[in-house]
Amino acid sequence: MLSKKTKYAIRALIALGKQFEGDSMNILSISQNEKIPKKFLEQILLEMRNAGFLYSIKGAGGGYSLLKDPKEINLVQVMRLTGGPIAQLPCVSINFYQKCEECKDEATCGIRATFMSVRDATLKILSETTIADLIAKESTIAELGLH
Amino acid sequence: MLSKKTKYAIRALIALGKQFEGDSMNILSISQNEKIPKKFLEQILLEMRNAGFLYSIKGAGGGYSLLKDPKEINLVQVMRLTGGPIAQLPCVSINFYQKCEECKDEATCGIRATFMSVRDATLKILSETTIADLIAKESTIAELGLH
DNA sequence: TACTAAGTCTATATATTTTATATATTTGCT
DNA sequence: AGCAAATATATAAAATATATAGACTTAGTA
Repeated sequence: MLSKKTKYAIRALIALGKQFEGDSMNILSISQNEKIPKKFLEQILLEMRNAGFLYSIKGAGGGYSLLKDPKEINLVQVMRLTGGPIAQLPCVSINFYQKCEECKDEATCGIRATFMSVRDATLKILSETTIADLIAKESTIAELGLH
Repeated sequence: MLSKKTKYAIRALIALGKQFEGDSMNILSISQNEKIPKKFLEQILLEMRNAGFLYSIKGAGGGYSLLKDPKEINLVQVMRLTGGPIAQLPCVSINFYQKCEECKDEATCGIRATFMSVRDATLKILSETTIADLIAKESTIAELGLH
């Protein structure tokens, strides 16, 4: 399940991406525009700043801006940063691997093999989707957006 | 994330599937073989029974057996039964749909579109994988099981 | 220089969900 | 009758996710 934290992070990146190379935005306005609890958003932005995605200026007139080009930020990066594993099963996770306690043999575990495929398919889609893509999608006409 | 409940359910179905059309198995032996807490397993088996997957006999010598052919049970069915949504985002779930509170326009929401693709890819894999497949995989030689 | 707007940092509280247990009851074999 | 086993419902414990609090730092500006 995509956590609210990750969803908020993506929305904030979209908001900041629309201003890429323009003015910075402060937390309050992002929080109001995107309906994200301000204090929660603070934490999220801070994490993304510390991870090198954002740049911030303190003091009056300060705020956040995107450091990276929205085209260069994909959803795998965001999810790993805020949400932890992408895999649905710890024994299949690349960055958060954990052995199943009950597992008799990973090599012949069909559950594992299946969820490896799921992971790979998910990873493919998320790594191919960038913040720039999401911004572009938002500015399409609703009617054309249907499929 | 695949819950332990769902993982236990799948493991129990594999155990019962190996005995399909043979003897029934009691909760205690499944619980011990698969290292599943007995009381938790009771609940899970009961749900699957009530959903028509299993048949049970009470009293001494009783136990559970599979009603459906393992070939006819796929992982989408099991997940829906025990774990709820397959989608990673409520607004994308087929059976557990919920609108995002902050969403301005579903039609142009890129997050939604992306996780719809993820859902579809996941659904495809899980619907194509049956309990029979998992049983077959378990009886392969470990060396051959690698890819 | 004092005031204020804004980000930083760490801790804590609240809510929700997941996982596990407990207890009492029913059923049926021997 | 006595025991083995499933049924049903309630409750507890643990883990995780979400949200809030408060004290601190930084910088613009009157």
